[in-house]
Amino acid sequence: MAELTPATRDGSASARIAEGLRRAILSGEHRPGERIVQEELAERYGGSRIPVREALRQLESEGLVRLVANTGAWVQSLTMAQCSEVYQTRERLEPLLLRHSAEHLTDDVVHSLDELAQKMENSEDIEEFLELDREFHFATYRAEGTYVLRDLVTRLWNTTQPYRRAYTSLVDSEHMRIFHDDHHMLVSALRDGDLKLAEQIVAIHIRRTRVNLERHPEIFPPTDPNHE
Amino acid sequence: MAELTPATRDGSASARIAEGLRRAILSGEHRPGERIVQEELAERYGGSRIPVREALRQLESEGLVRLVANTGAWVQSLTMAQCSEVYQTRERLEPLLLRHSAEHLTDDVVHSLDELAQKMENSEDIEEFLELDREFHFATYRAEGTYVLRDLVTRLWNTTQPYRRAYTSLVDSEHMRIFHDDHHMLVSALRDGDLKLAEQIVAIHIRRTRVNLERHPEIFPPTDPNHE
DNA sequence: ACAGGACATACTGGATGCAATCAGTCCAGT
DNA sequence: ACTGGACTGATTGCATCCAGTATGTCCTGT
Repeated sequence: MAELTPATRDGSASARIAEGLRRAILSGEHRPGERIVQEELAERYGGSRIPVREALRQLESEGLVRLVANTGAWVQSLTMAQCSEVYQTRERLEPLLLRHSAEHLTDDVVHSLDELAQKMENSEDIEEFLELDREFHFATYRAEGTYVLRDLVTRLWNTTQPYRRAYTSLVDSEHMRIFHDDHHMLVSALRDGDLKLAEQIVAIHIRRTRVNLERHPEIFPPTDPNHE
Repeated sequence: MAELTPATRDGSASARIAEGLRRAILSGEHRPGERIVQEELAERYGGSRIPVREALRQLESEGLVRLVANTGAWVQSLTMAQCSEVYQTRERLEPLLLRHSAEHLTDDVVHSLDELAQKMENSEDIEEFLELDREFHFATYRAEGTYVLRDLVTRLWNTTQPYRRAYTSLVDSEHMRIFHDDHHMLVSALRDGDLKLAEQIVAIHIRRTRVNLERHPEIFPPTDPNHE
């Protein structure tokens, strides 16, 4: 799995736990709404509850975990409205990120994008598909310079990952065809150096997914679990 | 500046400390690059270092604090490039947020916006000006529904606050005139219900500030303090 | 005088233990 | 049978203590 975390220059226990738990949530091992018990995490990662608590604070701030004082922690779950909001945000940000990044893309990278897009078409396994999709898009975002925006986009991907997973498992082949076409078109645009077009394709790609997600309210929690 | 509420039901110690430290950083009491010592915070807020550490983790995730393992914490400082990146992000997001919010704006709010814009013109104190500016824009963002996007925008404002402060202290009257005009135009557009125009004004307003910021490299740290 | 290394100090990271709080259960009263 | 309240088990929140690491200083050798 690609790097899910923004530059962890911190090899301490709390960082390790944060990374492990993040990975566990993103991989679907923990599902939205699931209770997280500090002691269990402490034991699992071989430490005390102190670093666990720090990790939970961090993941809360990243939007992956929901903390309630004196009560406990849960894997964050989004309503459809919230998920849609994140997608609308991505729709605005990722074209910007792509523009910054695309200038630095080498032919090698574009070639590997092609391969990734192809590999994705042949993928049958959902987890593999999700991973390849992520790898594909973030390969286009390998911007030089600062990383503020990429970190931000990474977080947005992370918070919506469970719903992407749920959605992926029930799209039909027709929508999947369009999905793959988007990818191939994006690679073409990047190969041609047509930045404007590439931006538009990403935006449409994200919007398309959002609209499709909104057609499947059944994958979201019935009521708003985040009162307040 | 209120809500130093007693008993603090809602505020566990770590939450209270996080809020206090955030406020202190945003108010300029702590400046970018300044060292933060856990023990001092613990004493200041009357607790042990444990909740302080949790608060620091949280603020790190919010981008206000920089943590280095086994070494310490510093108030986050941005390079000009990073700051510019945040502004470019805002330029894309705030029009979106405004669009969501504007539908719910009442005449009362629009009227108070007018007053705020006026009050800002008469403001001589920088701190007051900054506060009014923030109040003005977030009044336009008082969206109903979910809060994902507004939280995000709030964080972006927060991380760039020190540079807005530094910049404000050295703009000339001509730029200030344009700045205020933007605000009045925005109020007009909102009053007329011209959402498209309002979005454009916000985008231009943010871009204008960014460009002006980029003309003042002296307010940024000389070298990149975040060597990854 | 200067470079390199050992020491001292200060601070952070983490473990244990205790108090506080919450949720679920059982029992009494109506 | 049903509502309300106290109790209990589980879990979180925090303080204290100890270990580990980084930084600054001083000393030694050349």
